[in-house]
Amino acid sequence: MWVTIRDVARLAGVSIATVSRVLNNSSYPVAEKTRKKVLKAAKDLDFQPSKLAAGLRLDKSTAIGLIFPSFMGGTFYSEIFHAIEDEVTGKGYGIILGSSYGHTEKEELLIDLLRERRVEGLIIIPSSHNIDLKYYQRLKKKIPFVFVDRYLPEIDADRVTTDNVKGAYIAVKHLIKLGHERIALLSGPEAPCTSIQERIKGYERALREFGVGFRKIIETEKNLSKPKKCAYKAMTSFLINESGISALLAVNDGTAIGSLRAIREVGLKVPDDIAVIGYNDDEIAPFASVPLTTVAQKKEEMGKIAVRLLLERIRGKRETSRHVVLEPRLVVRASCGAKSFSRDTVGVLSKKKIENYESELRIDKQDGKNS
Amino acid sequence: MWVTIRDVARLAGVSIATVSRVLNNSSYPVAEKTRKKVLKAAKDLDFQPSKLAAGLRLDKSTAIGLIFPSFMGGTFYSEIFHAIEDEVTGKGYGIILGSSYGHTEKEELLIDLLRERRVEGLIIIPSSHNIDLKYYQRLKKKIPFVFVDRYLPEIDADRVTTDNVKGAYIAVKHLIKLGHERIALLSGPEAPCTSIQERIKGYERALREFGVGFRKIIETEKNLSKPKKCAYKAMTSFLINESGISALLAVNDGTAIGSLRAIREVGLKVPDDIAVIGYNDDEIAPFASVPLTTVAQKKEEMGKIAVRLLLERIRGKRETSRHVVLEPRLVVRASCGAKSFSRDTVGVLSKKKIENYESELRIDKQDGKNS
DNA sequence: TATAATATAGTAAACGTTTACTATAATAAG
DNA sequence: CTTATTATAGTAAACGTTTACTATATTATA
Repeated sequence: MWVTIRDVARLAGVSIATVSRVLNNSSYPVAEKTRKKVLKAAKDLDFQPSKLAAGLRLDKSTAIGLIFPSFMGGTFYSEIFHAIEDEVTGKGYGIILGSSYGHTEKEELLIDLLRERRVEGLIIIPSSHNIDLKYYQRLKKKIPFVFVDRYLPEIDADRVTTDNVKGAYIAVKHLIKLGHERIALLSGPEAPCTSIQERIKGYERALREFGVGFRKIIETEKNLSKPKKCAYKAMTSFLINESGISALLAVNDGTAIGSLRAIREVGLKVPDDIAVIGYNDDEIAPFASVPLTTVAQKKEEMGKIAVRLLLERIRGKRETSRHVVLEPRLVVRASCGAKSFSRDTVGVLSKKKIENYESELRIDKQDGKNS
Repeated sequence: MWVTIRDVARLAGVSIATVSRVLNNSSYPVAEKTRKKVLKAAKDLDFQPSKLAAGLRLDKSTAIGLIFPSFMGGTFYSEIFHAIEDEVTGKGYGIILGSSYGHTEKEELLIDLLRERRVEGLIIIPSSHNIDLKYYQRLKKKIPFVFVDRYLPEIDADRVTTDNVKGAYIAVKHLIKLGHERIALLSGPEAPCTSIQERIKGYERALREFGVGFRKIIETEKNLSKPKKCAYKAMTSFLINESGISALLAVNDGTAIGSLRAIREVGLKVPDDIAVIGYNDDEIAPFASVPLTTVAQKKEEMGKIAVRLLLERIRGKRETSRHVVLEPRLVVRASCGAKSFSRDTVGVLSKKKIENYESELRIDKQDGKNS
């Protein structure tokens, strides 16, 4: 069925060892004439070396596994994914992908399947619903992995996150400075993972520090594939039954956009009646019905750093866990009382290169009792 | 490093053949007592059989490859992806993913990499920029693949698409019935693939059939990762320099949403001054600044059918090419002159099950000179 | 000229499975 | 009791690579 190294060897009139050496340009000396013959034969036969066989022999699949909740909640995960994909394919690795939909069981199932495929490591955006910590403790001993965006505090592993306490804090502080005192937080369709919990913490810290007494968390239905709709429904019901707020921090931009519509439909204006801030700076943010003020995350960096941390682990260069925490940034647009909406805030998230990311980031080193 | 079948055999006190037979629950008879011992040993050791080794032996990787342009252009590709993922993991296959970003060279590179991993088949949303037909002609002889959403007309292969001529036609017809005569088409950030070309054809056909003389195609910059921004810029410039239209058909919802903002910013109202129709019925459509009338595609069906067609091919059940063409559906919301916006049009795309999809779909059978 | 060193290429084992084939014990049939 | 049949389990080859080891021809050295 497939062309093998043996076919190439036959056509080139050499041994399979020689073919292998040429094709992997091994340091082993091969006469130039022979090399040429082999290369030609391989090309003529359109030879595709089997990564299955090579992987088996070398105990290396040159593939990594990705566990994502879903690509439906805006472009946040998509951007991270693309950053990972870019970084990884540049290094010769393949990506085997699975979506957990936030279900722990599916997540574990997927990880097991990926391990059967002998991925060399995993990049995981973990579920947070009903986690089996023992599973992860065992996993830790078997394969390198990196958490992205959120993590399991009990599991000592590499991770890349944004400082979400700070993110929510600066957003709420901004609202307070604008004079708001009745600020609600709209939670999204995801189970309360660390990144959300931290945002809630940041929200509460700002309220506390500025002596604001009002506190309200609006919960939405947990449906990962319809985040906007869930937020819309929850917000509509809130506005009809309780309301009395002048500002809203949504836990992500999709949720914010759902709320925007609810607010509009009950006849209120953003930002005059209710100021709204989102989270993530999704591609959609500047194009919402009212351009959305939002807390930007460095999505591209997240992805790239995740890959680097993982490859360091795979290559066995490091035993201690690294926690990379990226800085959030408030991107102000019309949805929260900026005096006027300036056009140049469209898509301003800077793509600063991250060659020496260590120097510019806050990094906690921790002892990782490895195994 | 990894637990092997040999370790299990040793612990259970049986031969590796027996272990293999138990674990694959082969039809070969194994004494119940032995089976139990093996199962226990495998469990105790947390044995993960290597798909690399099994794949090598059986010449089957139980993985398929996916080539997508990008996940940034709204939820359209994401929804298809999730449908594929669902269908495929249910059948024990893994997904190896690559994003082409619409670049032919990257696409070919990715496909080669996937072939090295011995994926059993490919689901491809092909680039359309500078295609090397010879590449695909050769590919056809080497591995089964299915086109989704768009295709290469010169390549005789399975495909699942929406009837895009009809989709654009019904949208434009709708506009014309509402009294519009100056209808422009806003092209998106993708190179003109078949699905876009067909929409243009549908647009033109409707104009022709209803005797509308005006015709205008607004081109945008081709940047896959910023579709809304590109549309926004193109539309702004159009409105400032030419304008004179009363309706717009955008080639997808992201593009439509970009245009919505442009229209708003030049001081015009949707739908009163300009009616807008999008395409795809993305999750965002009901939540646009003006809820978006849009041509819905059966994304979930597309993904599921693609998988089925591919598996049929992989299993060698069919030699002729199948072209499955799904029906588009106009979802009317506020953005184009519906008298009033009815709330129950939120997310109405029905998820009708597709057990017997053959009966309800239009299917062209063609001779596929296979090989 | 004999011998050591070098350049180049081939042989064969190993990676972890699956399975055709073989082997043995237990049971059935004659 | 012998022989055929069946149930059960083991042996070993094969899948396509990589690479340690071995082999040969060539060149350098003594």
